[in-house]
Amino acid sequence: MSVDGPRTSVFTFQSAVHSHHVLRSLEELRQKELLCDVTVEVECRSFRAHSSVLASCSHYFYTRLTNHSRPNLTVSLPDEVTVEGFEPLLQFAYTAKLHFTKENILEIHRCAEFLGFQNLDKACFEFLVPKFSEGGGTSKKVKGKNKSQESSKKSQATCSPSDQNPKTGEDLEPQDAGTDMQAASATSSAGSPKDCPPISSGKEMQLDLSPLYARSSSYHMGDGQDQFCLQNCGPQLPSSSVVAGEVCPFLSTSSTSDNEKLHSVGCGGDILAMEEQFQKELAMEVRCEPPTDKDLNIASITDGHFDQLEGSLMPPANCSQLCPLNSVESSGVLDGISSAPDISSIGTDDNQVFDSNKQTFSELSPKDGFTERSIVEREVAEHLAKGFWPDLSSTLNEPLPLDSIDQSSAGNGSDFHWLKHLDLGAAPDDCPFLRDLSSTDRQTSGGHTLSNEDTGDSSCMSPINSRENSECESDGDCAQCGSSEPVQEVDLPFPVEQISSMTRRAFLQMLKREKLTPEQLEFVQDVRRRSKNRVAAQRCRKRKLDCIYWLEGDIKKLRSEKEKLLQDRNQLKLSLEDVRQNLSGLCQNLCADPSPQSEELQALARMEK
DNA sequence: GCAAAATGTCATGGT
DNA sequence: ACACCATGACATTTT
Repeated sequence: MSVDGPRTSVFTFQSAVHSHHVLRSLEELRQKELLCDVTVEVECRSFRAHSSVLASCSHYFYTRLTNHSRPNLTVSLPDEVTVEGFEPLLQFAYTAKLHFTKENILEIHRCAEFLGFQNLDKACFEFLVPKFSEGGGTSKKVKGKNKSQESSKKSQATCSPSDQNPKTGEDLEPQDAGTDMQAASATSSAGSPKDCPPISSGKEMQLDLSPLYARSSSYHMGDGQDQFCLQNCGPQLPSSSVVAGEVCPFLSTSSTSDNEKLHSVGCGGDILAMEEQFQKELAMEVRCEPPTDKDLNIASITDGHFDQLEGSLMPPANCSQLCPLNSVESSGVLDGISSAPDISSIGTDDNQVFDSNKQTFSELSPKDGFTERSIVEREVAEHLAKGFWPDLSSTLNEPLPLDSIDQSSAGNGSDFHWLKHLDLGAAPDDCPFLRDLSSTDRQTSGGHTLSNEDTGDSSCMSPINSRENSECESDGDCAQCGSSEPVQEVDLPFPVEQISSMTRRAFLQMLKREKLTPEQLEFVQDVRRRSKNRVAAQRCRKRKLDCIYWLEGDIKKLRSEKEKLLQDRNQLKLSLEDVRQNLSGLCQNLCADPSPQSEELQALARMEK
């Protein structure tokens, strides 16, 4: 009988910054023309680069460069490739960011196709190109849902990530299949009129496929150009770090070199910023702290960019919720903190976190009027965001924000309705920006900023809270509100959303405190159960879809492998046939050849005998 | 009005 | 024992 030895746990540390750091270093090397071993000649210009980078990004370069081993190779590209199209692609290869304008997107697309640029999948161009070509003039009001917008969203929503990445889907690991893609928004449309102009030549967009740790320097673009860069909070981020600043992608920008000024790395910041831009509310970013003069200076200096101080990144609570490592362990605590009305009874240390949230949310709330933005721009931004969170797709299942968004958007045509399609909920960690946005949205739609108590949770403003407010209630039509029916019967002293959002502990405390009637108690427990189950069902469905998606990817991979193997087999067959023919030919020659040599050999053999 | 998709709810089993 | 979660099945709503 053998006794098992002590179990050995194997841990893996995966650096979230490493790949980006490498890429950044390569870009620096390229700019300094250090270690560049290839010169690419396009039209009349030459570009120094690293063959390994080119080869790893482009099929074309791969085939051309891997066959040569000599240093300082010069590759002259054919006329099909232009500087206009190649330069952004080269930059993309080194920065994972693609700068493009309406004018050059086609050219870039063409060159990318020609060069076989990976990671710039069809999804990017298939959406962008037609959008820009068709939608250039479709500057429509964004308020209210219009059909085309809806159908566009629908198509995006139904478009599986695998569909989006037909090109790279075979090569990319699932988590790569777009989660890195980011679209960021920049400001600069301060003066945009209500009818936003179509994306014009002056507006440059930026696809960012880099990891989160973008340097602010990389965002300095042409003057007056709009950038769309949506930093993501991708689920692919490693979860092994311990320090919050490291774990949380939103906080880890401290590792970047430009400490003074940071791009708002958190997706929250960018999306929010984007939204703010949509609303011409761009003065300052989401902040946990009141902006200092310095901040303001930065903001003004970097007009057109979203720069953000480190300290103004997403509040820790949100980040913790987001961070994979923390999501499970701490979500409860955070949940309780954020949702319990009597926060002090749960944990004092975290009050600050909560306050930060409060401040964030209140500051997020748009003040007044909305500014419409070009539908094309919105759709592009939406598409980018959507496409780049393939793994985060059912977000809105987080009970509160979700419902809130749904309700508010459905109810009053909120400008944020398009964010419904940024689906994060099923992911283990939800993206704070949606919470923020939903919160913002709700606040906006609600027409007031929530009180501290109400904002205990980012979304605990219950549309069906019998005390507080209720459009639903007043409408008498609460079909959309989950757990709607009994609301009119049961008067609760707290927002209904809290029931499902708070931790069990907080929930029990609240029940104790509120001394509910049996009727209320039953209702509350029922609501909680159903809400939890609703979320669970959403997660379950999301998992199913994910599973299908991954399996489809596997099928694609296997098919391509099979094709490759078949090709190899055919090739081998052909070469085998050749060898056979050569061999038989040789044999025939040998037998039929009365050459002197063979005669001599025969004679020699006779003599020996 | 119908069909399909999406979503909510319940029941059940596992942890 | 209880709560929570996952999931299949069914109902309802939305598209």
